[in-house]
Formats: sequence, structure tokens, C-alpha cells
Amino acid sequence: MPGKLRDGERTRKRILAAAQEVFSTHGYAQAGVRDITALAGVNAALVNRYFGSKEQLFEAALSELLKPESVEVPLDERFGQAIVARFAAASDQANPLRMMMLAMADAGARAVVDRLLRERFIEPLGAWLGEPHGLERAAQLAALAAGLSVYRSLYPLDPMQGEFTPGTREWLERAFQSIIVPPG
Amino acid sequence: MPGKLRDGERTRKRILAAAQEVFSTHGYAQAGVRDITALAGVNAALVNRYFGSKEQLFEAALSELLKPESVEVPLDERFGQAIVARFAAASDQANPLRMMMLAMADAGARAVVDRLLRERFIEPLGAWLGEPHGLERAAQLAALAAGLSVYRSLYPLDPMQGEFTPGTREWLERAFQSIIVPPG
DNA sequence: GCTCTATGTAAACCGTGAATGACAAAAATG
DNA sequence: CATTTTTGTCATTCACGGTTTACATAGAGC
Repeated sequence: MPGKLRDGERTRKRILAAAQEVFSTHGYAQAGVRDITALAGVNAALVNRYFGSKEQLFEAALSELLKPESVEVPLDERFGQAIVARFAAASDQANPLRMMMLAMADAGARAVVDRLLRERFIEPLGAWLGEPHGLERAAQLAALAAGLSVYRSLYPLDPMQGEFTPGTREWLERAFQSIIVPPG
Repeated sequence: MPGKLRDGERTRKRILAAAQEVFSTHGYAQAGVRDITALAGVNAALVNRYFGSKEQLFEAALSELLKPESVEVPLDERFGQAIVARFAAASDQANPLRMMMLAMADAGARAVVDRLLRERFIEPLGAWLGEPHGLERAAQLAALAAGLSVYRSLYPLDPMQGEFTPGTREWLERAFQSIIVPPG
């Protein structure tokens, strides 16, 4: 047991990590504060001490996952391949995309998702994409990634487990690429 | 006021219609039984009398929207154009796709969505698509439609209101078509 | 060691919302 | 008209969950 028995910064991080996992798997409304704190091994009241409210905890959890250094998908010409490769793995333990999808049902969490998604993802990506219609194409990429996430959750229908078939992977990379570099 | 003051069949339909609207806009968990019955203009207890529970009401509401005669999207070669045209309109009043997306967060409703989506959409579509990988391609079409729904909810970012830009529409129709008729 | 602050725990509070049961009233049946 | 069934309303119950409060204990500073 390294360090002190009581360490605020340490427990704060434990709560944040547990929140990322539980929110990613159960969404927002169905993720109870008590579920999160039980996984973190701390008392439920500490959520309010360290984060203020459940919604603020959600924002902190998602925000950390969307920090540029946390996002492993580079905003450049490797975007298509990178995002496909990442979601083929689909760890689900701290999956910001799945977290956002599941939180869209709740009004409060939805506002947080919209704002963070725009600030951290669509606007920088749109700026990099440039004319014509950079923002629109960025939104299309986000939507395609969302569809990819849905496909993953439908995946038990697929005979193969845990991997895309080569045809699917090819189609996906081409689809991303055709938005990044529009034909014509 | 046509008919009787008390008409079970009539009120049952009113509840069902209200449920479709409220579930489509607010999702499952955030849609209260009292919200639905208030919109229908009936007493809240009637939900349990006529449908048993909130979850069974959800199933009845979604099931009706997914009846073959209610789905305006034909399972044939017009699928791509038809689904794009339909979601360009995006009435949101009784939108089965949006209803399913928002309900995915809740475990109980999620099971209903998975079953109905498979029985009513993916399996018949997969059978029509045929080899190779009919079911997988059907799931891909469903996922692409889901992405389209997400794009609609991100649409305020788009400068144009209420319509896809021609480039987007073209891209979408081509994307659907390339799954329906795989190249090579 | 004593004091003060930081950290953690336990219990209760409080609103919400689905579900239930007893009752009232209308319509159907004879 | 009397009776039975259907339909609607009201009040209540019950569980769940986020939050708050009061309290206990560990660590830091002097």
C-alpha cells in the first residue's frame, strides 16, 4: 500500500476511473452513484464532495476521455484507419463514444455531450478539414463513428467474434476517407 | 365527439399514440407514464390496465411502428434512396429509429429493441440481401441508418436547415447502395 | 502531544415515479 | 329497471436514488 491511507487526489482519481467504466457500460441514468462508488471502493457521499453532483462527475469523466492526449485517434489523414482500428478493439472499459451514445437519452447529460463533442472533436476536426463544409463533414465523421458504435452493439449477429471481416473494414476505411477527401 | 364517452379501444389507441410521440422525443427512462397519459388526456393508471406495465407499453408502441405496413421504407433496391428521403424529413413525432436509439440506454427497453429490430428489420432484410453475409450487411445498413439519426441530432451545426446538402445526400445514397450491392 | 484541517463513514432525507387497490360511474345485457 | 361488466378516478404504497447532514478518524503543522 503506497502512500497514505487517506489521499484525496487518489480517491478522486479512483472515482473518476470507475465513473468512466460504469457510464461507458450502463449509460447515464442507469449508472447509479452507488454503483460507481462501490466499484471505486469508496463511500457514495464522496462523489458530491469531490465533484459536486452526478452530472458534474459525468462531465469530468467524459472531459478527461476527450482530452487531446487521451484521444488516440489523430486528426489527420490517418483518421479513417485509426478510428476503425480503435473500434475494432472496442474495449468498452472507458469508451467515450459509447459513453456519449448512451448518455444522449438524458437531457442534462445530453447537453454536456453536445458541448464537449463540439468543442473537443467537431470544431478542431472541422477546422483541419477546411473548405468546403469543414464543420458539416466533421459532423458526418462523428455520425459515421456513432454508426460504427451501434454496429458493434449489434455485432453478436455477426458470425465472427471480435473482428471486422476484411470487406467491412475496407468499406469503413473507404467511407471515412471519402468524407475526409471528398471526391470531385 | 363521435362515439361513446367511454371507449376502451379508443383510449388504448390514444395512449399508444402518445407513447410513440413521447418515447420518440424523450427516450425511455425520461419518458414518464404521467407525461404520456397527460398527452393522451387520460388517467395514469390506465397504462397498467391496458398494457400491464410501462415496458410492455413501450414494446407495443415500438412494435406497431415496426409493422411492415407502418414502415414506409421498402426492403428492396429502393431502400437507400427511401431511407435517406425519410430521414431528411425527420418528423420526430413517431420516429422508430430515434425511439430505438434513445431507448438503448435502458436495459429493459434495450432487450425489447434488440429483439424487435432483429425480427422485424435485420432478419427479413438479411434474407432479402442474400449471400454473401446477408445478416451482416443488414446489420451494417441498420448501423448506417443509426448514424444518420445521430447526424440529424447534430444537424444544428449544419448551416442549412431541414435539408441535406446535395453532396451529403449523394454520399449517403451511394453508401447505402454499396452495402446493398457490394462491389466486386 | 495538541489542535486544526482534510478525509472518510453512516444514516437519514427527500423527491420522483411506477404500480396497486378500492371505489365510482357509465355502458351493456337481460 | 335491475344487474353485471367495462371503463375511469383517486389515493396510497413502495422502491429507488441523489443528496445532505452529523459524526468519526487520520494526517499535517506547531
